[in-house]
Amino acid sequence: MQSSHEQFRELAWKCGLAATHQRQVIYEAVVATPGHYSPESVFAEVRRRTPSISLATVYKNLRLFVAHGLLREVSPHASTLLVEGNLEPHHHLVCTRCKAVQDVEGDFINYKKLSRHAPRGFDLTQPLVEVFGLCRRCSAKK
Amino acid sequence: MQSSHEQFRELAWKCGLAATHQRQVIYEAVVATPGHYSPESVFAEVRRRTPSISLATVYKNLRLFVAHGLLREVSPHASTLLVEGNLEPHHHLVCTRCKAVQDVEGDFINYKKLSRHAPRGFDLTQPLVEVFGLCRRCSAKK
DNA sequence: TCCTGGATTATAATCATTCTCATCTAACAA
DNA sequence: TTGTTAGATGAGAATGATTATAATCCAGGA
Repeated sequence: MQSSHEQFRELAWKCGLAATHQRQVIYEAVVATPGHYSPESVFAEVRRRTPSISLATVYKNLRLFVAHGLLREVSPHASTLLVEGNLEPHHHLVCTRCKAVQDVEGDFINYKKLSRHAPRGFDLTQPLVEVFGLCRRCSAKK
Repeated sequence: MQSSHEQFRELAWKCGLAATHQRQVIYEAVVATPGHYSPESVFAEVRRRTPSISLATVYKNLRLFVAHGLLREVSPHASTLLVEGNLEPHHHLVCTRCKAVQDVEGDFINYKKLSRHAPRGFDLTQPLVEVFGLCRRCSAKK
């Protein structure tokens, strides 16, 4: 088995990106544990290993990784950036009130119907779907 | 037929909101023409009728109208607020690249399957769904 | 008409994010 | 191993959308 170090260097090389120490720890902070991470939370984590790192570097590289497909952006237009390491196709449930995002499995989209209604030219290969509702906590609060 | 003036006063009254001149013009600016509007664009429009109005008033009242169901928020977590007057149930197609939002009709969600996969307690009454993809313009650009 | 609480305004403050630019370093060639 | 250089980093300033503040104003009921 490959060390995560080597794994990252290989991925970076494939994208033509320099495999810097900072990039290494940023990447590892996200993929180490499944979940959704904000730049701030990645920054907090990464800082423990590399105290001199700058928040701007975290932002820059998270975006870079997303652009190169190493990470996925949780929601393409959330007001605050969130990334995840889970690259498998899956969708999200979003709470309208508190904006919490959780993964949802299952094949509940009828792609045939959908593409029939989509305007001409809209590219639906690998669509990401977000379903909004109220999470348990917020719907309990009423 | 009711004038839009009277219509608004009645709606405001139902919500227990004072029917001020500013609220009247803000509301009318949004519902006059179907579409998605940002606070800035509403402000620009409203200013022509009421030059003394403040941008903060526009923000506050758009949020207030959304909270009371007079308007709908286009996307619950877009980076920049967008409102629409179309209260009919419908979903949205969002371009991952340029963030443009357009309406999409059609019944392409299998609610039964969806609720089977949703976590216990997640409230899916009247879900809003956003499907992400690439709009024609952006997918042409490659 | 007068009161009162909510509404409005202008401006300051906030917050996430991006930019700037001086400095540093990974990658490659010698 | 060393030198070169394009690209990466760090610190802090800048940005832009949104929200808070506090003084003033006004809609609606007495």
